Amino acid sequence: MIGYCCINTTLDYCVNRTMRKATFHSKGLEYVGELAFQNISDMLEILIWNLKNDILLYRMSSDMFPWMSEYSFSDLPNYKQIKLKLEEIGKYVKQHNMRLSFHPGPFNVLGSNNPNVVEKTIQELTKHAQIMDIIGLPQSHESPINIHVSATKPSKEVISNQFCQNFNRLPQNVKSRLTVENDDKIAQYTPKNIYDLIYSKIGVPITFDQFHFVCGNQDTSMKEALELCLSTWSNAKALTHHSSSKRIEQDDPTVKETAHSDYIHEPIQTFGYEFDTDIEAKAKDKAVINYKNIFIKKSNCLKGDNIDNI
DNA sequence: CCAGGTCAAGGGAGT
DNA sequence: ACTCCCTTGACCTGG
Repeated sequence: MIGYCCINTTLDYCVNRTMRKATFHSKGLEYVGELAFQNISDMLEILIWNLKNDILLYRMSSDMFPWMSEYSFSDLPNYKQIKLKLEEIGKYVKQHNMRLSFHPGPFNVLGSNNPNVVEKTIQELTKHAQIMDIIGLPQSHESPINIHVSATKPSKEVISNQFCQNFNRLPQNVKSRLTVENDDKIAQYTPKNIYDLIYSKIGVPITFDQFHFVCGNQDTSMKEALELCLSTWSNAKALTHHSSSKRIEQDDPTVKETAHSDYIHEPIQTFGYEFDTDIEAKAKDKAVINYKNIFIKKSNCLKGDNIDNI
C-alpha cells in the first residue's frame, strides 16, 4: 500500500489546529480540547475520503493534540467526547484494514546527551502511544511510531548506546511500536549504521527512506540498504518512505538537495519485495493518486496495490 | 481582513 | 554568535 502524511490538499479539513504558548496559557485546556476534537473529527473525514480513493495507509499528525506533553488527556473537559471519536476512528480503521502511523518531530532525541531532553522525549513518545491505544491500534509495528536518532556527537557509538539504554525505559506501548529511520545527511545515520548500532542491540525495525539514502552517505548499495531494513520488520509489514527531489523537479540547482518535490517522479525501487510506503511529497494525497496513475497502472511496480480499482 | 512576521521543542551545519 | 533547517505549516498581530 502507499499513503501520505497528515494533510489532505483536496479537502477543506484540518488535522493540524494548534496554538502558541501564550494562547495555551491564556485559554487553557478547554480550548485545547476544542481544537483536538475538531482535529480528530476532521481526521475521520479524511480517512473516509481516503477509503473512497483507495488509500489505506495514512500518517497521523503529531499536532492532533496541541501541547499534549503538558497535560493528561483525561484532564481535557471534553475527554469523553474525544475518546468516543477516537474509538469511532478505531472501528473504521479496523473495519477497512487501514494502517496508521506517527512520525513525531525532530525534537524527540532519545539518545540525547541532555537528560532533560531524554525525559521530554519519553513523555512525548508516551503521549503518541496513548493516542494509538485509545484508538485501539495494535501495540506492534503495524502501527509504527517512527523517529530519527538525530544526534551524532561525541560519536554515533556513544549516542546510539544512550538511545538503546533509554529505549529500555520506555513504556511497553511505545517499545512495541518504535521504529528508527535513516537520515539525509552525510554525517548522520545510514541504514547500516542503524542496523549495527541499534537494531542489533534492541531489535527496533528500520524505516528505509529512499530519498534520504540517495542524499546521505551511501555505505551500501540501495538494494542492500533496503534488504537490511526489510529484514528488521518481524511482526508487521515493513514501512518505508519515498520522495523526489525538488531541485530536479524545478530544474533549479539553487534548491536544497534534500528538499521534497510536489509530486513523485520515479517509481519506488522494490527489488521485488512487498512493503508499505509513505509518500512524502508536498502535493500529499494528489501525489499519491498521481503516482498510482503514472507508475502502478503501467508497471505494476507495487504488487500490494489493487490496480483494478484505480 | 489579511499579509507577513513569528512560532515549544534539539542538534547540526553553515555563515 | 547567530540563523536556518528539519515531516513543515499554522497562528496571530498590526496595519
